[in-house]
Amino acid sequence: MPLASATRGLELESELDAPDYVVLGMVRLGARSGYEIKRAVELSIRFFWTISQAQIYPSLKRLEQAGLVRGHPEPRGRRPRRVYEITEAGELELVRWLDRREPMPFELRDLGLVKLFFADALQRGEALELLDTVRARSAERVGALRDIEAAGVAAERQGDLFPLLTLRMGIAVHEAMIEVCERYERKLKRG
Amino acid sequence: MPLASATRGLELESELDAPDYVVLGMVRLGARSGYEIKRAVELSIRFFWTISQAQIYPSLKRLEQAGLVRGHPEPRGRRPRRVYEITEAGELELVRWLDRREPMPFELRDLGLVKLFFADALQRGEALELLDTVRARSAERVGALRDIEAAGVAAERQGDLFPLLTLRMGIAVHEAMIEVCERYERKLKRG
DNA sequence: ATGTGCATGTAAATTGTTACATGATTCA
DNA sequence: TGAATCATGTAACAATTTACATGCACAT
Repeated sequence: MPLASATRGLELESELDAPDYVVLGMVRLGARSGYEIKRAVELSIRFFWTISQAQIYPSLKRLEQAGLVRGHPEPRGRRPRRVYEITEAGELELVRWLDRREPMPFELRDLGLVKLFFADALQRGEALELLDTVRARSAERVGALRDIEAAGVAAERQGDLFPLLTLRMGIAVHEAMIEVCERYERKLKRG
Repeated sequence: MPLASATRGLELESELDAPDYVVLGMVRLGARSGYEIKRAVELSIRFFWTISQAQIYPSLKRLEQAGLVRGHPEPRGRRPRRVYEITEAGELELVRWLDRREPMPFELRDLGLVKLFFADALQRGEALELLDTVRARSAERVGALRDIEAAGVAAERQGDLFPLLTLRMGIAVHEAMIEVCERYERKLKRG
């Protein structure tokens, strides 16, 4: 029934949003429970995406209703618990989403840069301090990313190349920010 | 009355949040009306901060109630209109905020990087296309930022150095992303 | 026994956006 | 005179987070 499946496709598109696909992608990579999904996000994509527990459980329900993941009860004692695996349909729908040409806005929200933008209102010394805080923040981030670089290299050897790419992207972005900070620190100290 | 002013200080901190200070900062730089503030944000800090009109007008009211800006009615015909200027207290409070050591999380939300992270689920050719989309997006952004670079240079000559810094930061960030994309495009085409 | 990490889930609050209603001004 | 832009403001909606309630498993 081509009509029915076309309708179903449309329904899916309107029912699922980006956070749902993030959850689906993490289930595909082997995260079985809501908790594991949360931790996988923290360990891998938190540099450019976050998700809270309160979003994950409803999301898993939607994905299961849409037939994209399959859940099995696996209680711990008297406490209910549910683990998930991706379905064939889920794999297909994930690829469809990845292939979908849609606007992918790069949304940055950074109070540090906002403060720097307004820093002409500060004394030179205070502005330099702020600049150094922003630099230090990026340096920390680079350190944190370098700490998980080995895991990325390991994943690459297993055939998953792209997690390492996004990791390297994070490192490159913050190293670029550090360079600009240092250039301006020198410039401001000279001038 | 030291007690009263201390209490007042605390009130300010709990009443005003980051978007309010962004509005205050833009008023300091000469944006007089809600509309001008909206446009100033679009033209200058939209790379790392956005704000919607629906936030600006209530924000201006809060700032005026706190005595940080002064509003004057300047109607256009029968349509009410209000323009603002920063007060002495506003200047001080802005500097206090800029100086305040507080967590300044670098929050990036980028579906492009999320898709890249999961791109091992794609065929090589489709993944390369996605990579190129992300590269092109950054290239566009660099172009847009370069288009306003002249304004930043002009501001620098007027004594406002930091707007140009944040502009250069945006350019550097996206150039770094482009480089990583290009490196991986070569790598994937080889391998 | 007790604290820490694993784990699930919901309700309330917060935050921010979109859509809408309205009207003035300017330029073609 | 009609379209585009300037301009103000609110109400409804959507998205996301925080706080809370609950309890198992394991190591010390």
